[in-house]
Amino acid sequence: MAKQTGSGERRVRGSRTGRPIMALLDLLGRRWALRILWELRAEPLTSRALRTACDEASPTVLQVRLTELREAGFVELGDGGGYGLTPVGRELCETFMPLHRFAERWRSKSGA
Amino acid sequence: MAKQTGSGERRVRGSRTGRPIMALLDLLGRRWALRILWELRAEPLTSRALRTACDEASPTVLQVRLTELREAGFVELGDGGGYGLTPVGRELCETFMPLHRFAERWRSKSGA
DNA sequence: GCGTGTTGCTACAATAATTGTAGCAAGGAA
DNA sequence: TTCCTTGCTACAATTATTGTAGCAACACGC
Repeated sequence: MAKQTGSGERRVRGSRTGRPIMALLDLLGRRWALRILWELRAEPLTSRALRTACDEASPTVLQVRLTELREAGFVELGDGGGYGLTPVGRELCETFMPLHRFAERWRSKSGA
Repeated sequence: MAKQTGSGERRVRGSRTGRPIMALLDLLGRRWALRILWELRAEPLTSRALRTACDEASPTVLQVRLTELREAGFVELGDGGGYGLTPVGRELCETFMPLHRFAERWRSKSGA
């Protein structure tokens, strides 16, 4: 759940070193985490719309992931409802946005 | 397991659209997948060394992930033993390498 | 040959995460 | 009120992951 210990040190499953890159890789390495950020890249989505965008993933995981991503400061729930990226979240999203173009090239190389 | 159907279309759990970015996000969104790529970024590692680098993750998952990453064409097993990145894998690794610097900034903002 | 150590890899049971379905309370509009 | 949406939760079934132990194959020194 990406709990935080007293000093603000993140101690996440699978990364006991405390190095932020490890905590980040662990957080993003949970199911639907990357996908959620990806689907929110353009505009905020309601929980239902997000669920639809994520191939009808079960609301249980989505809710857990959203909570984690909110605790991490990447996602926020707007006043009028709907989940959106925080400035930091948008920054993160842009960081791995080049993955899109890579994925296209990847398929053309390894796929058909 | 990132099986491939006849036409080379990847059909991965959680991404039934076939869009390569979804397949990629799903593949990378499995435990230790990102971490494995990250640990192999500098040099090839033997399975044991990789296990050590990954906080003694269980060999079961590592083996499964390594198989998936090999099928995806990101990782290969060298002749003399030891897992290393393929050219495509190195390309992918460099794609999300900026995550490192982001993670540092992220901690300084949200952490302590 | 013999041991000793490595390699990649697997079996197994216990635990944790994820799925899929159903449903809740709170709010808004008719 | 009814109808519809919002965010969110309960629950059992399924799947993934963990942790420990161990395998066969290969290379070394002896």
